[in-house]
Amino acid sequence: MGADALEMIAERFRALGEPNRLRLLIALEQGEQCVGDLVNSTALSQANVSRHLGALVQSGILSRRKAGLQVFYRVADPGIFEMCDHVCGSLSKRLAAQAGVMPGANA
Amino acid sequence: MGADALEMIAERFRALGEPNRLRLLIALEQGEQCVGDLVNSTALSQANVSRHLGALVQSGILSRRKAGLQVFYRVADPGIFEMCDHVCGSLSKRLAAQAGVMPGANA
DNA sequence: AAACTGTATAATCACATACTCATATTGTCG
DNA sequence: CGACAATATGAGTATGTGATTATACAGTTT
Repeated sequence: MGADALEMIAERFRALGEPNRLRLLIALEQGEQCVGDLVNSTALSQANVSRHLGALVQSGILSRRKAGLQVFYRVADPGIFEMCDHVCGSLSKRLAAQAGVMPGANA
Repeated sequence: MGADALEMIAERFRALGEPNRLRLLIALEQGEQCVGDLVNSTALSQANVSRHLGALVQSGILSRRKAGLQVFYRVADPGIFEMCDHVCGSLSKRLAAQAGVMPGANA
């Protein structure tokens, strides 16, 4: 596998490897939102939100749409949510195993 | 969604967000290998391989087994490969779209 | 025990990244 | 045009991360 390909894959994972960016993505799962809305719902600074959104656009996860003064962001690659679910599944299995419990059993 | 949960998810993504770690994982996809083998097949320094392997164990992706002088690592969560495939799919779609081509069509 | 092999770790450096504050940019409205 | 509103960006700082080198540690062999 080529080094460039590996770097691109890693970059995509890194884009998802930040809790505040995940927060923004989850907020955008319900649909397009402008920066101000996201600032309100996440309690992050405007500058910070703008930077994270920029990073997510650059990595191809979000797309932008300007409407007057506002800029609306939307999820361009909904597949990321399947990835998040996948990770959640792995983590809960791991936590269950760590606790010495069979996942799915409750007795 | 809880802050701790988000942090755990992000941490898992971050573990995959490094090309050399992906190299190690791909090498381990074929089966258990010891550190020395991985050093040879990846051309990374021994210290570097050891650190990356340690990080992957800590994040629950790999597991360790000591056998005499050697330490064997194996993939503990094979689901990561589905995630990599998922990312590859997203990326190739994006690249195709960027090139102005419908993915799957070649004329 | 001493020499040796395989792996982990400490110290260090270079570099990336997340955040904040202030300011620039872009578009609207009076 | 001037005042204002929404977003982006530059500078600066703090923290995190990947790599290297040297060394410690664990286990083997003689």
